[in-house]
This record gives sequence, structure tokens and C-alpha cells, in this order.
Amino acid sequence: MAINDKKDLISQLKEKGLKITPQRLAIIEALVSNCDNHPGATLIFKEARKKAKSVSLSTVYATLKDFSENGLIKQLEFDRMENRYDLNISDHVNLICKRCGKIMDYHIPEALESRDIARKSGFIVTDTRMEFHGYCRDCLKQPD
Amino acid sequence: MAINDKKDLISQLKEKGLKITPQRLAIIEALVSNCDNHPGATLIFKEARKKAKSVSLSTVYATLKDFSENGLIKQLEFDRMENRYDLNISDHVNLICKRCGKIMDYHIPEALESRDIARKSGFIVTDTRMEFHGYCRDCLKQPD
DNA sequence: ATCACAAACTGGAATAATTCCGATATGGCG
DNA sequence: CGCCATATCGGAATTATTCCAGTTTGTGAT
Repeated sequence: MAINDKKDLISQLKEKGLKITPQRLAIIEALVSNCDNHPGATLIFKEARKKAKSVSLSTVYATLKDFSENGLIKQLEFDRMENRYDLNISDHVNLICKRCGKIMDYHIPEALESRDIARKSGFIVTDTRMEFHGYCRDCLKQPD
Repeated sequence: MAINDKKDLISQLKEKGLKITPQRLAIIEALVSNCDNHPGATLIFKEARKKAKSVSLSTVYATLKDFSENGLIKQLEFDRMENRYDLNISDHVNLICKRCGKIMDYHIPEALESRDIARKSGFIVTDTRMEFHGYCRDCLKQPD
């Protein structure tokens, strides 16, 4: 599994020459303690505020963008719904329930070989996103 | 291949009980003649206007939404970039170039079995989206 | 320790894709 | 031919995200 924890994230910040600030630490803690939720910027903002009172929404946006551009986290992009963030940066499928909106990680045994893709189409893959939409177990149980 | 052409789309409209209007025909023609571009709402709007002078942007949005909710087309969703639409509704990978923004379809020989997913996680897959981001052949050739 | 400077932070204003709304028009069935 | 559910229209509203200009702050070098 390639799920980053707090230590991983901090050491990656150092590696990339990004500064360790109280705001970033608060955001990292918020990300880690809500990783199952695949949190969005609003939730991160609220949670990060609890740890460090001085975090602005602008900073949260800038930081999440920085982190995903540097490969620390994955940004899941949606239409008319805020982006969500995933600490699992390995190739995997996000199962997204159309009814309750829950997002789950699904580990795929053998990934599509990006080497095959490069050979066949000359395209170099740097980042994969796979979303399967449908209905989760819980929602299937419930009527309506 | 499951790439819908004009006839397919029209017959699917009838099947679903959706009305055939001049606006929808113009939008369908715009979609079909730009299918390689994976067009967005703005392009569809411009192109559709050429065919039928009376098409509003609101209608384009409403129609593209209707079509994708009814499975006639696939909606590709992005952050801070307009949604794009794909007439290829089969399971396939969209290769998206980070430099020029071009979107290409990549046919995958064996898809991830949604039956496996259902068995292992109780999740019923209704719609798949796979995006691989990276750099296309043309952009790799060019310096800078 | 202290300095200097690039990087990060802030809050408010700006942006832009998309949706909403109330009114009007129209396709398709009886 | 007429009805009515559905589609269309244009403009206003929404909302997540970015931009901006000014201030603060980590961090590496002195």
C-alpha cells in the first residue's frame, strides 16, 4: 500500500524543498485523520483550524494544490462538487456511490501496464485516475 | 467499439422517450463531427449555432447533462476547466496530455471485471471513468 | 544567534463554469 | 387539431477555486 502517513508527508516536504509551516502541519494532520473520508477543502479547512487557529481557506487551497502537484496526495476532480483528496497515491480505483457519495479505495491486483500504453501510443503516463461509479453495499440494502 | 453515431443517438432519444428537437439535432451533429476533440459545452454551443441559429447555452448545458445521465455520452469532469464529452461510451482509458490538453481514447484489451469488484466489495459498478495523465507523443518531441 | 530573502500566508475581490428560474414555445400523442 | 408534458430561453444566481497585493515567516548562510 502506498498510503502516506504524517511522517511520510513531512519527509516528502523536506525532499521537495517545501517549507514546514504550522499551517501545513495542521493540514497534514487533518488529511491523515480524515483519510477514509477522502476529504475536500472545506473539511480540511475546518479540521485544520482546530489544530492551528491561524489557517486561511486560501492557504488550504494553495497547499492542497501544491501537495497534489508534488505527488504527495491525489486530487479527485468533480463537476459541481468540491475536489476531494486521497492519501493513497498508488494506482487504484475509487469506487464512488451515486446515492450516498461515499468514496472507497479499491485495490487492483494488476494495474494496466503503462509501459504497454507507451509502446502502443507513445504516451507517457505520470498519473492515473480511475473512478468507478455505482452503488455501494449499504445503499443497495436500503429501499428508496 | 461502442462509439455512438448520429443514428444511434437519435434512436436512443426515442427509446428513452426524449423529444427530438431541432436544438438536440444540432447538438448531436456538433458532438458527432467533433468527437475526436472530446468537445466541451462552449465548442458544442458554437458548432450547434451554425446548424440551428436558435440554440441557447442553457439548452446546451441541459442537453449534455440529459444525454450523459441517460448514457448516450460520457461526461469527463475537470477542475477549473470545462467538462468534456465523449461519444465512446465503452470502458476505455482517456489519455490526457498535461502540456497540450489533448484527450485521446485508449482501448483496453481486458477491462477490470466489475463482477470481481461486486463480489469483493459489494459495490455495483454502473459507469467507469479512467484517466491517465501524462505527455503525448507530439509534446514529448518538442523541447520546452 | 541573526540576517536576508524566497517562499508562504492572508482576506477580500475576481473568475468562470454551471445551474436555477419563471416565462414562453413546441414535439408528439390522442 | 389541440393538449400538455417537456424543452427552450435569457438573465440572474451559485459556488468552488484562483488571483492579488501586502505581510509574515522558515531556513540556509554568515
